[in-house]
Amino acid sequence: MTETRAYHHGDLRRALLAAALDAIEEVGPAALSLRDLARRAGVSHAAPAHHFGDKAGLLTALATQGFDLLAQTLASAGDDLLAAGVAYVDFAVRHRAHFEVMFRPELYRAGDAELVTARERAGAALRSGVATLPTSGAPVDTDRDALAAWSIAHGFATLWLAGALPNRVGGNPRKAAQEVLRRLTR
Amino acid sequence: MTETRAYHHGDLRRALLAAALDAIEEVGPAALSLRDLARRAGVSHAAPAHHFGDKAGLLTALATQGFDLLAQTLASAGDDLLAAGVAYVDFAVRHRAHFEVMFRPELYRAGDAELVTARERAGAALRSGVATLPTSGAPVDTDRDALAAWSIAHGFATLWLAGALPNRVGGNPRKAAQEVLRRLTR
DNA sequence: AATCCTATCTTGCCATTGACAAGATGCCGC
DNA sequence: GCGGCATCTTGTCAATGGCAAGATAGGATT
Repeated sequence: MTETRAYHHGDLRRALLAAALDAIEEVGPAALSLRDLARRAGVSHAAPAHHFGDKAGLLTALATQGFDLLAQTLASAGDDLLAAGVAYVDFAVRHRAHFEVMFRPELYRAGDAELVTARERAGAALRSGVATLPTSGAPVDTDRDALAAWSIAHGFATLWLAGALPNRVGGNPRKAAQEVLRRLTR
Repeated sequence: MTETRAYHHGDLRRALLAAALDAIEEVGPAALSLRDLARRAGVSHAAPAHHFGDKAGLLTALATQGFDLLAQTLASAGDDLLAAGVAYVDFAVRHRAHFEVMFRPELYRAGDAELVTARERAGAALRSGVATLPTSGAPVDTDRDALAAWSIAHGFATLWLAGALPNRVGGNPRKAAQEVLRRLTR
């Protein structure tokens, strides 16, 4: 939203990030071209460098944005583990570009301060979603349980995005994810 | 093994694939440079093109090799689901370069004939490992169970490779994977 | 109002890369 | 010995990332 019409002097930074999301959905994060972004935004080929330094800088900004969005998404999904898992998969599918960058740290500056805090925020949201696991009998190892939940949601999302899943899984990721995630929670 | 010393006229193809594995472990599959591979192999910058056509061709060969290796690995892991899961994660860690390419189909020709058969072979090995799920009571949906098992193993492997796991998980992927995968099988 | 100042953006440049074309080299069968 | 073919080299071009130097403009200071 707020598609402000001013690049030439205005919010170029925002426009470039938006263009990057489009481009990544089309060709993937690796094939991203700064010059292509500049063309999409209608500015010169060196304009992006001023806002992000280099390509890694731009992807760092994108990853930070992504972790913030994920934290927000998980928080509003509530405390139910199954719902949180579905929200995680849904996030990956709906914000594919963000998600693909976030988990490819070799493409950005993983030590960047803002990024680190955003990632920790997302991590906290993730753990709080798992804290409500049904403690059915056996001694619980929350860390391992959290990791298992994260793994199954992340794995399903990744396989979905990679197009690795058989056609039979169908076109509704939320439904399919729910059926899969249920295997863990029961 | 069989580090034959003949490139200039010899098994350049094999040497290039080996060099590619090294390079990918160093800089990731996206930053792979054909010219760098040529330098590593001691040949001219255009030599790789003859064997693989282009970069996608080389990565297709690598992915095919990877799926074959995975099929072989899963087959020799036996019929136990937990063992198969651990073998899957172990494969990802030990053959990181192969694994990273295999699940990034935008980098290679996913429709290539040899690749398709290799991938199907790996898929079959995967499913046969899941077929021995403990049918404890409830009506079993094998497809969904298989998908859940694949998801949790794949997710753990992916998170491990991305360096996303907390330090506490430790340096032994097999052990950590086993503890996580157990959450699903019990 | 004139001036400086700084953020923003442009132009120009260079090394690297992927891909292609054309030519050289050497092996193998006849 | 000779032709043919696979293999490899040299040369070239467009695209890209990144750097340097310069242009432009809006705001603050005086």
